[in-house]
Amino acid sequence: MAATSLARCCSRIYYNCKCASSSQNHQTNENRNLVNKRRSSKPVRLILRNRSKKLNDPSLTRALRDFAESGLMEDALHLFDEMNKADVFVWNVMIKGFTTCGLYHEALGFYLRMVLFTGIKADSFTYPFVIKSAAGASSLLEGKTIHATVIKLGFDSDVYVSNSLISFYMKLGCEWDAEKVFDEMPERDIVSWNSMVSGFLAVGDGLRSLALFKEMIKCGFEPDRFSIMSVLGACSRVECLRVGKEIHCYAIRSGIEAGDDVMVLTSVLDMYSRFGEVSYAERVFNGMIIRNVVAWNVMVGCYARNGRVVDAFLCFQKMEKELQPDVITLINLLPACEILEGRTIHGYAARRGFLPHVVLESALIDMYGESGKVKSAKVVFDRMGEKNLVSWNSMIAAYVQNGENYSALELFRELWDKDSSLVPDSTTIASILPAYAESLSLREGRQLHGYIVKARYDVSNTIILNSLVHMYAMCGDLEDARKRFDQVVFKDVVSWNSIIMAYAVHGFGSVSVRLFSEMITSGVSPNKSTFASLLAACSISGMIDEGWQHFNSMKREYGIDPGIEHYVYMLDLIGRTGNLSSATRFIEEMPFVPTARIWGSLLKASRNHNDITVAEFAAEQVLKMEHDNTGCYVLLLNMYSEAGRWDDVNRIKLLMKSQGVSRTTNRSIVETKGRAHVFTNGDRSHVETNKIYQVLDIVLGMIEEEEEGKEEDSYVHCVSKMRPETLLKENSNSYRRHSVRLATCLGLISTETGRTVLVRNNTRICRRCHEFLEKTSKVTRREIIVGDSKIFHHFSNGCCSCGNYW
DNA sequence: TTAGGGTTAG
Repeated sequence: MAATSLARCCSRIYYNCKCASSSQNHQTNENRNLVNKRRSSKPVRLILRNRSKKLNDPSLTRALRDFAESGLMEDALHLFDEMNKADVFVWNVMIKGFTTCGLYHEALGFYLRMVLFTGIKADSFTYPFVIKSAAGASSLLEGKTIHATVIKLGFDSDVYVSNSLISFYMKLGCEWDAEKVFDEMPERDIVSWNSMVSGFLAVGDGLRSLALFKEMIKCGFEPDRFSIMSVLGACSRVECLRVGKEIHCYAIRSGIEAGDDVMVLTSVLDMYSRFGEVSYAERVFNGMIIRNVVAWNVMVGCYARNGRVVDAFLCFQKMEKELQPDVITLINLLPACEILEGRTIHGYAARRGFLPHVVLESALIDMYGESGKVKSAKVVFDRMGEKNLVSWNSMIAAYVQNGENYSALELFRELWDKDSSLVPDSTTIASILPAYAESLSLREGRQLHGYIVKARYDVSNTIILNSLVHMYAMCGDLEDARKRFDQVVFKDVVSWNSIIMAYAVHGFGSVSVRLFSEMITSGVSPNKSTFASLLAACSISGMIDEGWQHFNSMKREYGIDPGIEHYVYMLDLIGRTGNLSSATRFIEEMPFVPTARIWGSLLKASRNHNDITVAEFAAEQVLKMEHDNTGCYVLLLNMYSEAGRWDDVNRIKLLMKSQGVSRTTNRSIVETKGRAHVFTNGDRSHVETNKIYQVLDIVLGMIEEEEEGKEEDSYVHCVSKMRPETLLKENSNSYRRHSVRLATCLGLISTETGRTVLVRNNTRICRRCHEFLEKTSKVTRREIIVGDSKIFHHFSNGCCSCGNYW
């Protein structure tokens, strides 16, 4: 009796503690209210009045079980207090009741009080509930302590207990511990296998989930509805539609997929939705006899995630006629929203009382971020009462997406320094790494990589490694990018896309194409981004035949419709051939309205082939869409200037002035001995200016010597063909002091002989500097890598990887 | 009379 009173007392303390700490836990609040409402119910008083005088009245136990099973834990507690002698069965009923209600701390409290104060021994029925509560409370320490007790008492051979432990470890992200439990089980049942299949999926390892499923079948286990639900998720994760369809067929043949099994059907629906198979999804949804809010949510989400905005909203309206949408409906609808619809959803959520809600608010931040409304995203972020790691990640990503790298880095540092339980995770790292890639600083990128290793992030994590591949490649270090790629154990489509793009922007298109073949051989299916990377590779490296071959295979072999981004790369490719009329026809015949990027591509081609007429036409189209496109004005200026059309030069200058457009200041950065040195054209602010200019003169002298004796100097030839006005302009020799040359010279004298010099430039390199860099690489016998605003040029022994087309 | 695995969300 004393023990039961103590338990009740402790339970109250737990309630109070929970009340104080659970303001952020909606679910727990609901349960607390449920308990409080039933504090002194009539049925309890009636049962107590009619109870027998026997010690263990079975009717009381039955009533207790009924209350617990109905979630009426306050009534259950009343009865529990009045019972003469609670045995392990009664305690288990109470622990189960708390666990089912999500009152995990109360369940753990009851267990502790039972074993510590009553002398009653927990049995094999107790532990599955207790372990589930430890998982629910996300308490790894308590769970591990319980695991130790389980081993001590010999319950680890119990299949129910072990299965609970697998789920516990998987839920807390400890897949190695779960695997150890699984491996050491003397016997396994279908639940053990299902727990592993769903567990690996929960920790994000779809490949292992799928592998376990296959192994399960090999071991002679027939998949049940739980297996099907888990493995379909794994198929989506590893992007394996073929296996997903096979499993769907199996589910139909075996009768698992029945028209009234809403959960299995929803899993199937969800799988098709994630693969973009909207018509399959519609067929499944229309065949459902029962549709609950989850099924509707998945269908709304299916339209939203697949760009069927109108259908998503129509589905939402139909849903409203049958049942009440919930907060998840809105979360699913948001990705389909442009800013106007997004704001409407935001208002709807506020009116319906769905806010504050941490997931919905984070989805709103995503929506505002993707719509380019960073300020609105920040307003939502700042007003959030509760912020979790995902909220921070969303805000950081919103900054990065909109090029506000400085703010992203600030926020990231704030999160890093924050004195809280929030620790940046792999998504944070993956979100912030592009900011480092964009900041052009290999040094800072390396520092973050150092942090990642030092802070003991899982260095085999695919998401982190993929981001590192991207960061190193974009910061100019292709070698390190490749090392990170080789480290990825489970290479997903993003891993392959990242490395294909890495080699593409560095001008090694043939390597990209080879990697694409390896990707296909490894069984990873390409997606739209893969082809964007692949076509970029063919375009940058001038691989015309391969480009066409891959472009044509997209739909035919892989069922992927080319998007506007693929047309852009193809246009670049056609542009290289110099056949501008063919390029223009390609634009006219493509199934999209041409964008500024498309016209920009034609403009670049016309510049490279000196066709001012086409250039003027293309520039006009660009400026109709983007009147402040600096690159477009500058390109025209240079073309007119080179042709000596000074009236046109002045006209463009006036136009730029009237539009408030000014030329981007040319900046080049070289990093030496842990410091970044920034140069502008003609810069004389560096402490070693004199030395830099002396080196520049020496290099120019070496180039001239190298050129002597040649029948015809290409540069002299080029100058001799210029008009007198152009020649006058060139004689000023201002290009000789362009920032990229100054940065390169500092790089040459600050790095060891034989080491590569890496320079980053914020604009396109001019022709003369390109020629200078080619020759410098020859006379100094050094590899020089220069990243401009689009690609990396690898200068070596007088040649550039771009093949003189950029 | 009590047990384990299950569908949608950033």
